[in-house]
Amino acid sequence: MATILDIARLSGVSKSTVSRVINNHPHVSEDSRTKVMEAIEKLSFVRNARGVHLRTQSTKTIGVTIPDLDHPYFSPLVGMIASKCRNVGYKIVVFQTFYSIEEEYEIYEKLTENELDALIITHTLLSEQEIKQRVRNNVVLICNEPLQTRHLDVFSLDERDAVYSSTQYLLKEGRNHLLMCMDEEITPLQQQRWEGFKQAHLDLNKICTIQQKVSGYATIEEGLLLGDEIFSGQCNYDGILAGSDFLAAGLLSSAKKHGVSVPKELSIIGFDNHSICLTTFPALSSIKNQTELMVKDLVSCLLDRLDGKEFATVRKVYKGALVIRGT
Amino acid sequence: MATILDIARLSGVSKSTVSRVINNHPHVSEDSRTKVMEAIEKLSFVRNARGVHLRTQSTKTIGVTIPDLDHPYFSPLVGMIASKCRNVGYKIVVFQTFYSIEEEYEIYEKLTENELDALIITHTLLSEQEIKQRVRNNVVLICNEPLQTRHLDVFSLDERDAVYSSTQYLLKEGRNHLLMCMDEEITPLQQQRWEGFKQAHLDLNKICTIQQKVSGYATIEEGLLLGDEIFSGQCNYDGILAGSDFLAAGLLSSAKKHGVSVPKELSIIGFDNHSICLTTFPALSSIKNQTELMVKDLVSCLLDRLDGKEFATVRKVYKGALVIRGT
DNA sequence: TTGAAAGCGCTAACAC
DNA sequence: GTGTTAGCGCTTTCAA
Repeated sequence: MATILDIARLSGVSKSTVSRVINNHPHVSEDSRTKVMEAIEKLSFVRNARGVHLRTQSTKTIGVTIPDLDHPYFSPLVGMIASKCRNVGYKIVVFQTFYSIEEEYEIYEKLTENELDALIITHTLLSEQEIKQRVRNNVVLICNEPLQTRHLDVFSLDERDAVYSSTQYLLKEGRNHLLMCMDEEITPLQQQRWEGFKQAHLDLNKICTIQQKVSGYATIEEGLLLGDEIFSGQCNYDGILAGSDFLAAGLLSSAKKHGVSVPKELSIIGFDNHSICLTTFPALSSIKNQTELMVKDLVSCLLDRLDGKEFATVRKVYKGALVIRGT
Repeated sequence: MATILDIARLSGVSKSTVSRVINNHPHVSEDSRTKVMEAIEKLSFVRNARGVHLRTQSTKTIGVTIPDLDHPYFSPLVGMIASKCRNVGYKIVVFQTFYSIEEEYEIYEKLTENELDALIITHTLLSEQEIKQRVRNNVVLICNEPLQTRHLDVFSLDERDAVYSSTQYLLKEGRNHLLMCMDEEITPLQQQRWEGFKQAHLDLNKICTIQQKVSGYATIEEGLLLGDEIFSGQCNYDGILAGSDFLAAGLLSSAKKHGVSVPKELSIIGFDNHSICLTTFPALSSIKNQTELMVKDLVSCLLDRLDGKEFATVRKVYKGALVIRGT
């Protein structure tokens, strides 16, 4: 592997000049430039990023945590982040946490070891204090998780409001016994949803019946299982708020299997407005979020932080909207 | 940020000894070790990975190319690769190609710049020669794409056989006018499927009618669009082989909308056996692959290559199986 | 416009 | 068991 020293020797200039040519610096004579370019061509030289990283104290790499790459909401979210970052010269390293605190710890360590210029957290089981303590003074942004923070920038969706208005919609439509599906892990996000659910009942003077817990993945399979549980006996619910469209699709499929008529006897609302909503029968109603806008703002803030700009902690919240379809 | 030199000074030993302690080398006295550990604690020292990378000539990072992170097949595939690699001490950097050759070129450049120890390609629009030429002598493995290769290791699914047997199944069931949905880009994978489709017709002395092209994403939306096109006029098909379950789900949904009865008038078979198959009505039949096994073998081969072991180019092919459900 | 020299943080061969 | 030393490949001041 040729280094800039080899190029320097072959072209009869110094390492510095070679470096200048590579980095398109001005004030290099046309003559030197040509000689260097020729040498580069001849030895098929490619710059070694490892040297650059050490010298410049940056790897142009951003880490992103994601619970699981096999996830219909987080996966596209990270994809969006990755393309936006790429457009401004940064690569993305994806770290799956598998909903485990230990995995999270390891990721934060990578950050402090300077492999990453910054970290974006899309899902966490920790509090701000715990995160802050582990990531030290590195650049860290929170995306999608409505964490209460004082030192970290947060971009999140208004989960409380989204659930609040969807719940009100169901209640006003005459549904009375609503079920809300939550994860086992009580994250701030889950809590907000639950608050919205309760408040909507309160404001309409309705009795808020039951919450149902399912495990943390919100998959189709879990929807099918949960559905078997709910619909096999006497089903007391006439409305369900599912934590994700995939969970909702599983529930819907199970309801049909058990002879529960949707939307006549039961209404189901999903979350995220994934296109799977269009393939179920009837088509799934769902809550749609401004994910794209959120990511755009996030990346713009990230760049400012990386530039070392000083400004108060950012907290942005984006409103969701209920998309009414057949369920 | 404290460096090992700071630790060395504070604890009264040399840089080497500090390094030995950090890396758990034997032959360090208990006394030195304690002193170093104390200093590390006191200055809250963390090793700087950039220095390690330059020195060790490795970043412990593997790149993976994926067409789009928002993809129900590739996303879980990469997730699987990531966890397996993580278990053996490697991180994964995900690069989205968005089905663009230019993006691919850029990724290969990253590899030659030594930011990556190796690259796994899950989807490509290039031939082996073009890839080989760009990646030079770096470690590169192909996963999922049945490329004809002489120098690169390939792990792929037997697309030809999977389509062949599914087509035969449909024909033997009495379907006569089959449609196969292919991508616009004619990749080796697409070609193999097409061959299987033709051969199945040939072997049963049936006439192979038409192929239909759709663009390269295989999404629900495209299924809906394609469905509108096919089913709005006179539909001549009584069987469809879709390139993915999501495309199939879209087609199914559209068929229902246009009053085409499935499976009575029309049969639909998807690809990948995604759980979405369980949420459509009727449940989607689909072709299931041995993805897990493929990834396991791939990573094991990858490790051998990274160890510098010399052996002939590996080519492994995994059989698929038709899962028959309601369509 | 160019080159010399310093140094980013770390590891490892070698000598003791 | 430990320290000295060289060097991985690059960028960037500084002086010429």
